[in-house]
Amino acid sequence: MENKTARFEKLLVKNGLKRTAPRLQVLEILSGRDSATSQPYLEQVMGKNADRVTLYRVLQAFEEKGIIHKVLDQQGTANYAICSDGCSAHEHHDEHVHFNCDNCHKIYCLDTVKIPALKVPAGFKVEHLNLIATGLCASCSDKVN
Amino acid sequence: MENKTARFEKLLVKNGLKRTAPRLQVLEILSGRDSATSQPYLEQVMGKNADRVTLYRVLQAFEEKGIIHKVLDQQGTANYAICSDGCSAHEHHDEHVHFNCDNCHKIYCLDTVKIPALKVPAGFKVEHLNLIATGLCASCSDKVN
DNA sequence: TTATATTTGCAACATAATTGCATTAAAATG
DNA sequence: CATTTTAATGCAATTATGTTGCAAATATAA
Repeated sequence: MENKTARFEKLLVKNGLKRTAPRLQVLEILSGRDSATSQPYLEQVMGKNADRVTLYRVLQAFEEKGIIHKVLDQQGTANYAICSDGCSAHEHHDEHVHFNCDNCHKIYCLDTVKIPALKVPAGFKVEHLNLIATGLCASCSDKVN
Repeated sequence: MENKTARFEKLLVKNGLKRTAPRLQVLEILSGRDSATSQPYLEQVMGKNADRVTLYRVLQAFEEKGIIHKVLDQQGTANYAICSDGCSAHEHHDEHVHFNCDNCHKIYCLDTVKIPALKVPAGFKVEHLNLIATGLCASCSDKVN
């Protein structure tokens, strides 16, 4: 925990990715937030440090390697969060619930809340589940009251 | 059930919408399908009968009135399905599971499968739930075997 | 230090979505 | 039934979003 950057560098190397500025910056930004981060927000924060195309490619590479996972919010916008340790490139365990706050629009990964098993009609074969709850997050419902 | 068009016309009037060709055509198309219909597909089927902008506006109006509901698939593309009777403009009961087939990419509204109640961390207030399952639909898993 | 392989940034392109406005069409009115 | 009012459509222009090819730059391996 002492040197965050060193940790990120190791993470990149472990996944066969070169240690480049834009990649490190994306990891910095994502790790500094308590909720998933939208692509547009990332773009804005990165500013002129990286081209828009580079950001797309960084995010895509990270997702393929299982470093981050993508959540679409209710508007269909991509949001990204750093994966917890259980994730790996091909078997990606992100089947926890995501919470999309109607007020601040943050997306929280509720890692502790798992998606309950589901009984589907005969013939259907479920591979993955994706549950997004919307409403007010803890912080926003505080403010309202 | 005898006159589908008459039924659609009544539906429009009931919601304060004028009975126009593009609107009726959208209802026709949606009602003739067993799964939710993607915006691009609708656009293609409507062809030159309606401008793309009109389609956007028709869909938006229908959604606001609770005539149809929107489901985003795993790519973030909007898909639309006619609401069951329980739906109304402001309290929209579409909290059934949607199934996105990885093979044929259809989206099924599994009206019979309800989303189980969820235990979320303290402070979070859930308003709506949105569960998308991916995998193989009944028809596609038949073909594979 | 040099060679190599990857990654980046730019430019061009493609696609998707939104807005303003003039025209057209539907329903309300007398 | 003619006319007025209101809503909806289509077009053009604009903006946003995502993709591709390629030359230049940079990180790592040799």
